[in-house]
Amino acid sequence: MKFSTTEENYLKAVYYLQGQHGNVSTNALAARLQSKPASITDMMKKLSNKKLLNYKPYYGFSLTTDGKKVALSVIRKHRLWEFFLAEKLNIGWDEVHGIAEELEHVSSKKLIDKLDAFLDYPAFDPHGDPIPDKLGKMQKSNKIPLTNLKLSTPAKVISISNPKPNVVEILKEKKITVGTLVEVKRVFDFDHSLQVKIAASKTETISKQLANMIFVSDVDV
Amino acid sequence: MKFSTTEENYLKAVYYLQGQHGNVSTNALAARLQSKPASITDMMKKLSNKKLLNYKPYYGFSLTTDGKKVALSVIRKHRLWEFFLAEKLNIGWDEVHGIAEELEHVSSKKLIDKLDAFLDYPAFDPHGDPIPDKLGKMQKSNKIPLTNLKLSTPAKVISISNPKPNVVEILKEKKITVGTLVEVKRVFDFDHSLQVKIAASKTETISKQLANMIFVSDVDV
DNA sequence: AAATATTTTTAGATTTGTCTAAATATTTAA
DNA sequence: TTAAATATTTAGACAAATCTAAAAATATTT
Ligand SMILES: [Mn+2]
Ligand SMILES: [Mn+2]
Ligand SMILES: [Mn+2]
Ligand SMILES: [Mn+2]
Repeated sequence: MKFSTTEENYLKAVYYLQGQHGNVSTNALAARLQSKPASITDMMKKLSNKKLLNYKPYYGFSLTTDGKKVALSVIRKHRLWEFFLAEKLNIGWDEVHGIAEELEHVSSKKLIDKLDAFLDYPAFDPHGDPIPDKLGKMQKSNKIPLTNLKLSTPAKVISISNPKPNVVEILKEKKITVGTLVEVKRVFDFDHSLQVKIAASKTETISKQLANMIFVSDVDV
Repeated sequence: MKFSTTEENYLKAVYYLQGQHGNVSTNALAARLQSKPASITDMMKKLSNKKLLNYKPYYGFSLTTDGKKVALSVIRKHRLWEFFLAEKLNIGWDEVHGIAEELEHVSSKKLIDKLDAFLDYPAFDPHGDPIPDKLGKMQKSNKIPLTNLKLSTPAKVISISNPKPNVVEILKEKKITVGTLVEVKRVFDFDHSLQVKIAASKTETISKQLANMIFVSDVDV
């Protein structure tokens, strides 16, 4: 079966929102896909007819087994391409996502399996998210937001969620990028801001808001 | 400027048909794009409004300088991807075209320039067609159909035009593939069939029809 | 130079994906 | 347990790309 770019994007969005909850609402999807509730309802009916999701009007939706399979195959493509872009083409971690958003819709099954082999079957994408294999199986991610890191425990920055230009700007100023070693020294009770030692050198204060977008993993992993 | 997949495909088709003639007709384009004349007229008006082609109703169309630039950028993307697929992913010469047909519409300029560098700026795609550089410049192709090869002159097969399954079948039977050395020994006057020595071993008879689809270049090149 | 054949364009529909505004259902609060 | 607020769906419209059938223009024959 082949699906349109739009269908694939909707299924992927349902998959991500399902993660936390289990049942996804019209408004949540509209917000995520930057579209309007009416558009969501239309597409949900269509995907429901194709047996890709369970849909009970007014009570939200969830992926069927088939729908989940499609979502995972799109995520597989997305993350493999991100790995390729970062690893082979040396494109920055803050740029690969947007390009992969287009590449993920190229449909050739052979292409993606050959790419997987060429990259030597990577398990994680450049943001530390696990790459599903041919069968949709993937390892558990070990990344946590900086806000959850234990005090005085060195960790490595592995991704920045949703890196908009203004976020990139402040991180550049504080010399934090993917790969940087960090260690949380103290958390202030007043505003939950963090005192963070950066790359074994200077210490910076980081707002709770910003720390929530910085993801790290244990150094030894 | 960004263009839709459809617009890019139309511009590319005009570019190719323009090669021989210079002015392209509605019917010729419809045939090439496997669509209907009415659809062509609609799109021609649109592209003409965008100043990508010169269009005088009833008298055909040709690309403007801007239109040619777009067409060449799509061809550049197409051929670079074909090179990548064949060279890095080991996908067969008869399969790369279809996949590149999708990849060529991925829009990132940075992606394509990084890919170009990663591939070390190849000058020809796996079918022997020249790859335009950043500026649209490309070398001249030196491939000729087997029907034009001088007698008793060794040459290398560099591409098969339009490799449909039934063509691939007969070539497989005769053990001709991209890279094979061939030498035309004799051309029969009656039906213009060719006696061809294949890979310095056995000799086969090849119809004019088939020989027209096999492209070769001098061995020394 | 008509008459005929061919090519191209226009008119009107269709499909996919989207939207706004209005109607309806559900949830929350009084 | 009604009333108000919120969420969702429906109705109707629109843009992009396509098609069929009919009309109009151009090209080819007699
Ligand atoms: Mn991504
Ligand atoms: Mn996408
Ligand atoms: Mn090709
Ligand atoms: Mn194409």
